[in-house]
Amino acid sequence: MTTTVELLSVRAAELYYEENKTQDEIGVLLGLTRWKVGRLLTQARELGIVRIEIVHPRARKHSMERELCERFSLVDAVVVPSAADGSSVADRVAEAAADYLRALRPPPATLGVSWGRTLDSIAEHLPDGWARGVDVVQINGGVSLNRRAGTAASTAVVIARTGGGQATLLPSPAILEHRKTRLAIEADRTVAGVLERAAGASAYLYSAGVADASSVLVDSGYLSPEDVAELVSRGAVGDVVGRYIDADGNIVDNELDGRTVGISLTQLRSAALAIAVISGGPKQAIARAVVSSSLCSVFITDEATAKAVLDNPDSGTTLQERS
Amino acid sequence: MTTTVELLSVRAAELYYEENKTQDEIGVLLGLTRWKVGRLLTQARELGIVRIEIVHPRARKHSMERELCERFSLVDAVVVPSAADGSSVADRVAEAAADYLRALRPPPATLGVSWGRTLDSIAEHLPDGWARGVDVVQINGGVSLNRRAGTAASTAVVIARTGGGQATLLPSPAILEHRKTRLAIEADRTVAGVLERAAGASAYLYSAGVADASSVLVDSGYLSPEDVAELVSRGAVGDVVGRYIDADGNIVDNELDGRTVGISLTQLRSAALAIAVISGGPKQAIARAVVSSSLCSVFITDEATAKAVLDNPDSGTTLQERS
DNA sequence: GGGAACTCTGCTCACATGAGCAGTTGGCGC
DNA sequence: GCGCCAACTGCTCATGTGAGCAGAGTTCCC
Repeated sequence: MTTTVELLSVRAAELYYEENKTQDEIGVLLGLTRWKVGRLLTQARELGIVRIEIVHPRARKHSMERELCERFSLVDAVVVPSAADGSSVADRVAEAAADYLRALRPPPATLGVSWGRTLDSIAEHLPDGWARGVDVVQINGGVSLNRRAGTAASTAVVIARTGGGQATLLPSPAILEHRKTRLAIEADRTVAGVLERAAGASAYLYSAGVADASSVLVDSGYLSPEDVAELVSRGAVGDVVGRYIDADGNIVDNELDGRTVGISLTQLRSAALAIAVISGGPKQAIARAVVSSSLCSVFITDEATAKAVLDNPDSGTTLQERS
Repeated sequence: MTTTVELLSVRAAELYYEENKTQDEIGVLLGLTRWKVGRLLTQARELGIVRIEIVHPRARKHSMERELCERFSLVDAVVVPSAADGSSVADRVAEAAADYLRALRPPPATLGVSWGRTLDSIAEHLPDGWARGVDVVQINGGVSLNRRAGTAASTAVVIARTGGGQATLLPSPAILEHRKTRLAIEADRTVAGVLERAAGASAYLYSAGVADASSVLVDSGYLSPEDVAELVSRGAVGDVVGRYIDADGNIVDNELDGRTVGISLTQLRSAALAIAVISGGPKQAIARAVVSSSLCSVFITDEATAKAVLDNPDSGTTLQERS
């Protein structure tokens, strides 16, 4: 049932927010004191009778960001609202990531980046001169074998060029056939040098992939659909810098991981600033895994994904009581 | 493209409405003066970036009400928002009508009412003792032949009883087979007396019916589906107190009208207070006809119907220029 | 290049508003 | 009936806020 006070609240809210009357005028009109009216309005806002919404593609969901930060001990989080209009969510998340990078103070001296569609889109959204002297280094392999090799390289190059620095590419496949080959290539002076630079980066920026046959790692011939199916059956939810993890953030297949070139998850976890940019329906599981296993310190995503991450009741490894 | 000011507006709006910061604080944060922030916020509201909504079944759409009043020279209008939750719109409109009646000052000495599902619902929503001494009189025929005769009578009786007055029923069919019979029955002392009371009512409350085979007039056997189809082919959009009108509010069939018992549309048009309560998708055409042909001075409806009435570009017989 | 028309900016000032507080009312147990 | 607690009411006062105004900056036309 709708109570009398509720009805009064509605009436007052209408007069206040739609008719632009003062609380005083409303008081006279409804036969109440202006303080009573003020209290009714506060109540109306608290009860959700009055809903104030910010409708803009570039708006953000601060309450969710705050909750993400608290629940997962993040340094920062950015949540972009789900599209009211038709604009692509992935695009707006990339834009937000670009904004975030741009606003970093101080800007990272060296930025470690992965590659993929998301990283590409971020690069596109970085305006010329977004920073001065930001060197970029690739943190996982993928050049040459990959259909997207050109893009992978260009992503890093574009970010570096617009950021006024140099790009260092990682001249290695993402996954090798034998562990020994990986050790050998990593021992090579060129590759070793790049990996060292990568390890010393002041910030990391990466996305994550879904564990299914549509993965770029399958697409590029590093893995067969059967390999991925096997990984999934063993609990894999997706990959981060080429390494497949389960819902708890653990490496699913140590043998495979031993053949994968790039910085380790441990390095990522201990980094001062690791920015994960993950959005879109299919990526919710991997997003949850990344965030809840502390693979990132900054999480940039869309509203739906954030909701999925937050709604998971048993997530939040570092859930803290707050007063 | 999203301009810089727009972005600033969004940012300011977020801080103001979501973080509850003062304009002063926002000014410091964004490096602006507090006046600039104030202006950005005003702009954000004007541009619709900030949307303030009142979400409540009993809320009303004042801007539409105002527009209806202006466009159609109404004394008053009530527009109930389309259901956010699942509750019946028809029910909420009836509730609004009941509220309206109750709030009438002074209450009508005699209230002329039609009958039907809508009127019934209104009666149900009137609380006991909603007025003191309101006599009720039926304004159109329908007793006895009608399946709903009992309801028709009870509607009037309930309104009268709860309003602390007497009900006067119109003991006549809605439509007779011959004009002569109608004249004869109207000449009968009882019926004549009731019609006289009806003509002298201080306010009228009625709904309207759709012109199709589902009409209560067909249902009750007054008209055959073929009759209605014929009326529709001649432009009928619905009926008001048993009389079929076209989109311009004119009687469609004078012969039929001559056989219909009850107050005339002319009487309705010249009434000081004629309250039409019309809602629901199929009734949009008849609602438009009623409002645009001045059959009512008060119009109570739902948001969708109001929108349909207002969107019709060539409606508004008395459209006035306002400064 | 000069000037008029315009917008934009920061300000004063009056008004609107919420926090905090004391007095009042209305339950509720004894 | 009596007193206690809790909720509610109306108030003071400090603060937040928008209207209106004058000066600065910009655009545009001759």
